[in-house]
Amino acid sequence: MIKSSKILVVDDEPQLLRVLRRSLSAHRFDVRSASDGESALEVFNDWDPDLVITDLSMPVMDGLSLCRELRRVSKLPIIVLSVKGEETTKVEALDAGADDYVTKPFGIEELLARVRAALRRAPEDEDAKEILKAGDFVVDRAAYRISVRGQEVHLTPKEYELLTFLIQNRGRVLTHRTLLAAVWGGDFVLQPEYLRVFIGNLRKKIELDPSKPRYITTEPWVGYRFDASP
Amino acid sequence: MIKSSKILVVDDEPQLLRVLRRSLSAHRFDVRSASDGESALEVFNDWDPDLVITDLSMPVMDGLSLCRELRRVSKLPIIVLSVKGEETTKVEALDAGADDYVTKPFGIEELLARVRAALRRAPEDEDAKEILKAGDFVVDRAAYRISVRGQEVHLTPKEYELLTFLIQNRGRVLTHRTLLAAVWGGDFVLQPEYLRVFIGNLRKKIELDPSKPRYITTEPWVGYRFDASP
DNA sequence: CTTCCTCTTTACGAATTCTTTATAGCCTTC
DNA sequence: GAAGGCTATAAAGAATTCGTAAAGAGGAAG
Repeated sequence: MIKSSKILVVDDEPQLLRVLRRSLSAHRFDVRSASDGESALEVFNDWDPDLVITDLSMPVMDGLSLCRELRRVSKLPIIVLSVKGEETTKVEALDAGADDYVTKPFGIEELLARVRAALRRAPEDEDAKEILKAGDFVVDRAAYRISVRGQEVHLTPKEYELLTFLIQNRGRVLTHRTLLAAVWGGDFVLQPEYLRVFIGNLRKKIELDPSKPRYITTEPWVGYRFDASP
Repeated sequence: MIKSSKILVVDDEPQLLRVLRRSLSAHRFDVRSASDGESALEVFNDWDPDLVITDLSMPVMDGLSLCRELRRVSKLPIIVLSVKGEETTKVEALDAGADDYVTKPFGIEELLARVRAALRRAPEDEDAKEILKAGDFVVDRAAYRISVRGQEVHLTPKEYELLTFLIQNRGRVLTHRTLLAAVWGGDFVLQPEYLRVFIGNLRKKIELDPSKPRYITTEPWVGYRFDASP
C-alpha cells in the first residue's frame, strides 16, 4: 500500500481553500488546512506534512515569515501562492525558502503538476524518514536522539525502539503482541510483563506526570496508544 | 574555497543565450551553453553540470525530450523556459521531469531566484571535498592532516580514517558494524574490541578531557557519534 | 640488532541495561 | 462485597557493554 502524501494548505480565503482541498483530495492527497501562519505551524508540528502550499498575505503571520520559520526546522517543499506578480515579491519569497511561486489566478492542473514535481524531488516515505515529528516529540533517527518539549531525553535502545514504533503508529492502538514483536522480534517467548515495565520506565522519562500518562495511554485488555496531541 | 555551481543553458536564440550567460556569470555561476537538445546532452556528459536551464522549442531535440533523457540518468535540477503559457504545456514539461517552468518574457532576477532555490535543494556531496571543516576540526584530505582548535594532531593511519569517517557523518550515530566496515573493510573478522581501543586512543588525542568526551560521544549499545557543536 | 611505532589481542572493574520477581492498586463480574 | 484478571511500580539479580591499561606481534628505520 502506498501512503498518500500529506499536504498542508495555508490561506485565509475560505473559498480558495475549499477548491484546493477538493482538488488535492481528488488526487489522493491527504489534506489539512490552516488560515494563518501561526496555526499552520501548529498543524505542522502535530501532523508533519510532506509539503506546504501557502498564500503570502495572511493575518497573524504572513507567508514569508512562515517560510522562514519552516526552513529553520525542515527541508520540506514549500509552494507559495500569491496574487502579487511583481518580480521583487517572487524573489523575496524564493529566497525566504520557498521552492516555487505560483501567481493567482492559476490553473489547478498546473498547481498539481508543480506539487508532483516538488514531491518527486523529496521521495521519502515515513519509514525511511530521518526526522520524525509528532507534537512535543522529535525523533532524529540518524542521530539516534529523541527530544520531548525541546528537551533531549536519554533512552536505552529498547526504550528507543519502543517509543519510535509508537510514534510511527501514533493515534492507533497497538496490541501487546504487536509491540513485543516490534521490539523484541517475532520469534521470542513473548511475555507481557516486559511491556509493562518498559512502558513504565518510558513514562517516567517522557511524561510530565507519570501517574497520569498523557502521551502513552493504556487501552485495557488490548494494548497501548500514543497520542501526540491532547 | 567555494566551488561555483555549473549551469548549462540550452536555447536556440543566440540573443537570449547571451543575456543569460552574462547575468549568470555576473553572479559567479560557471556557465556553458548549447543550442539544441542533442548537443546539450553532449555537454552534459562531458561537463557534468549542477543545473540545466532549457528552452522548449528547439531543432534536433526539443526541451521535453531533453528533460526525459536527462531524467533517465540524473536527478539534477531542470528549469524550463518557454514562450508557451498554456497550462497543458506546463503540465507536460513538469511531468516530463522539469523542476520548474518559467514563461517568457521573464525577469532575470526571478530566474536567478529560481536557480538559487533549485540549487539549494540539491544535496552537496561531502565526499568530494578536499577540506572538511566541522567546529573545532579541520581535515585536509589532500595533505592528510587534521587539526583541532588550530593545533595539528598526529594520528596513525587508522585513527585518521576513523576520525575522518566520523566527521564526514557528523551528527549521526554510526554503528560499530558500520565503523568497522569503513575502516577495516567489510570482509573482515569484525571485533568490536578494536573499536573501543581506537576510540579511546582518539579521545586521548583530541578531547580536552578524555574522561568526559565532548566530540566523540558514545550511544550505548549502538555505536558512536561525532558532534561538532556542543 | 635494537629501537620505535602501529596494530592486534586480552583482561578486568565500573556502569548500564535487561530480565525476573514481588507487591499493591484498579476494574469488571458475579 | 468478594474474586479474578489486568495493570503500575519498585527492586533485586543476571547479563552486556564500555573504558582503560597493558602486553604481544609485526614491520620500518637507524
